[in-house]
Amino acid sequence: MSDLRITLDGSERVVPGGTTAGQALDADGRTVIAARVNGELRDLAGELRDGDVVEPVAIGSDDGRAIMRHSAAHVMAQAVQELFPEAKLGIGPPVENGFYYDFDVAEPFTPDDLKRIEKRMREIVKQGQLFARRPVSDDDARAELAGEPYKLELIGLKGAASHDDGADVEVGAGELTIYDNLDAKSGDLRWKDLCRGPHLPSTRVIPAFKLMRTGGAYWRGSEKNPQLQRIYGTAWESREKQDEYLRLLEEAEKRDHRRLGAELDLFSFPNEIGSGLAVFHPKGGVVRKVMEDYSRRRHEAGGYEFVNTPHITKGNLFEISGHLGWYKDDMFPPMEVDGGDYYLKPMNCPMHNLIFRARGRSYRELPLRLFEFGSVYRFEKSGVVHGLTRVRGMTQDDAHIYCTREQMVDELKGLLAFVLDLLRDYGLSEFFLELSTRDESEKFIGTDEDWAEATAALEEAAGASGLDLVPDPGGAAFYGPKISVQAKDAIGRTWQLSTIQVDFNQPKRFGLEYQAADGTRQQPVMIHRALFGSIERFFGVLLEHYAGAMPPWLAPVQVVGIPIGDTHVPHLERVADRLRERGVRVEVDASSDRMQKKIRNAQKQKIPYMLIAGDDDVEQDAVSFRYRSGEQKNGVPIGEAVEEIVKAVEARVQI
RNA sequence: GCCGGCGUAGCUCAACUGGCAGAGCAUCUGUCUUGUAAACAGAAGGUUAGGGGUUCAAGUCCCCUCGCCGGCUCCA
Repeated sequence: MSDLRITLDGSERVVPGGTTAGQALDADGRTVIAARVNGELRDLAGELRDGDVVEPVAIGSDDGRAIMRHSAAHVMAQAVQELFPEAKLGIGPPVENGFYYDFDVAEPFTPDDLKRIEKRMREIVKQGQLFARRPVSDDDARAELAGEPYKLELIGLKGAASHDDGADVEVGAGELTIYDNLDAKSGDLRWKDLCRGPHLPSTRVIPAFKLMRTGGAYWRGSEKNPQLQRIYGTAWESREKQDEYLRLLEEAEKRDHRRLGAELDLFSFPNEIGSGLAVFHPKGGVVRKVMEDYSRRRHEAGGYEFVNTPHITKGNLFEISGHLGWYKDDMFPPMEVDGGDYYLKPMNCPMHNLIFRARGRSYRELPLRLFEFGSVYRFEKSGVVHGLTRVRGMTQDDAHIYCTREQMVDELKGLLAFVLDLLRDYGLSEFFLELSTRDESEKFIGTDEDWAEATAALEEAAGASGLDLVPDPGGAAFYGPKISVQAKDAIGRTWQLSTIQVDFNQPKRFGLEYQAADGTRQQPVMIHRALFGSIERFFGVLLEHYAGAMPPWLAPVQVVGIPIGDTHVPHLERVADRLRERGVRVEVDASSDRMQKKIRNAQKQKIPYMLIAGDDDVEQDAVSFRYRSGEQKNGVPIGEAVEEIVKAVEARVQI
């Protein structure tokens, strides 16, 4: 065979014909586990061709991990089929932090099954079976996979397989390939799967994995299709990385706002009220109040006007708005009153439109910004309610801005800046934006021209923010495109918070108009905007972000006074009075508990400041600080102590 | 809505193959009173989520409803 000229590390090299990517890269197969050839990921065993540009893929890189996780999915499927021979294969792609594989089985997997599967997987990994790629014709593939109905369906989809349902990892656009798992010594076939690849050279190269959970999953992501059983696993390039990930999960569990809500006595979901409907206890109530008060102040300064609207309305309003046509499934069913249907409102916008329409409007009034903490009710399907982040009743910090088309872009820019500024005050600092647009689906109403103009305006505003913008085709609201602000929390998770939506449709449906400077009547543009998303949801996000240790300005109890003995209570009461005069939420723990116990309680309640006082402090007219960190500062004169606390509250800093 | 798991005192959890519902913390009462994460003693607390069934006997087995948890679908 003639020599090949390839490019390696940016420099040209000549290698003998038949050289594999692995040989060219001098890959060990453990740290470098695949190759990128002319930009495409390939197996190390793949032979190179003249002119190829070859780069190594390390197991710890994003691509490398995905390949390793995909291989782990194969190992799992092999284990499952060895233990459950009747199991039919769905798809098994890598996902963030791990992989899954779907199976059609008569009985769903039990936790015990999971243990057996994992054990079998460890054996397969230990055996070091080889992944061998084998191109097949469509007909041969059909014959080989006659017993795998889902794989046959994928063969039929070849080229049209979508990334959305993961099907593209099984069949690419080119020729079909089957990956054989071969015994390392004998070369005997142990298992095979239709797969685009690439894969690790050997199962032994999976350094760390763990099966996580099972669940039902619809075939190819559609609820019209049969439901398969999905097993999720995690896999990592090293034991350390996996442990790190598992620790992160533990940390996330500790931060779970549902757990913290109960532990800190903030809110609950009484069964008697119903699923997805929260009550806020006094401590949660005060946090909400602080959040709302500050938001109100900022909105006042930002040129918003405050309105109030009822929770229920005659159905006709939602006929006008289009909600009964397009949003009915998400609404609570109607109640019949006086022979007509009344609905709980799922959105505030139609009512705000009526306020706009209550009298003639002048261009001089625009932009008109109407703001309300508006309670809305949405009929979420029973399986999706989740703590405070997915509820059936919530309060939106909702505003609708009516402006001229000319004002739209500036208004959106200002709005985005306002939103980000306020979110930063609540302690979030890392953001990116998502631009949700329409797709061909039937669910969107309005003309293409309007959508294009609105989308362009949002894009321009997003660009001005300097933040990353991620496209989200098909994710728009039924009446218009939107930008959503995504925030990263303290442990790197992203949450969708604010949404800003442009809407030409509702002004049209409601016949909204204003009189322009030239005397003509014009239709305003409407911008929908919820900043926290919902107060409940934002509350939950903040709780998780802070792990319950809210910054002093938001903490339900900001200061607790802890006497060493009973005789020091009056001294602390005097300190507490001085703090209360400055608006600080302070309690003195005069219970019969030991002082150590009081510290423990305050610590568990994550109270920012403990002020401890004994004889020494009383004598010096001072207090001793203990912070949540355990750090202490003794003998602080009362005046100084009050100032330190008030200053931290006013500055809205975390301590 | 679909698949699976679960529901025992306010909270965390016990109670073997069906055989007298229990512990720690929290609560209440009393005793004790001193420096940075749990003093001691006692009391009270339950129609085992609700309803129906099988059985001599059900927290335990079966059915229905409600709720919670993990997935899927959908979404702030």
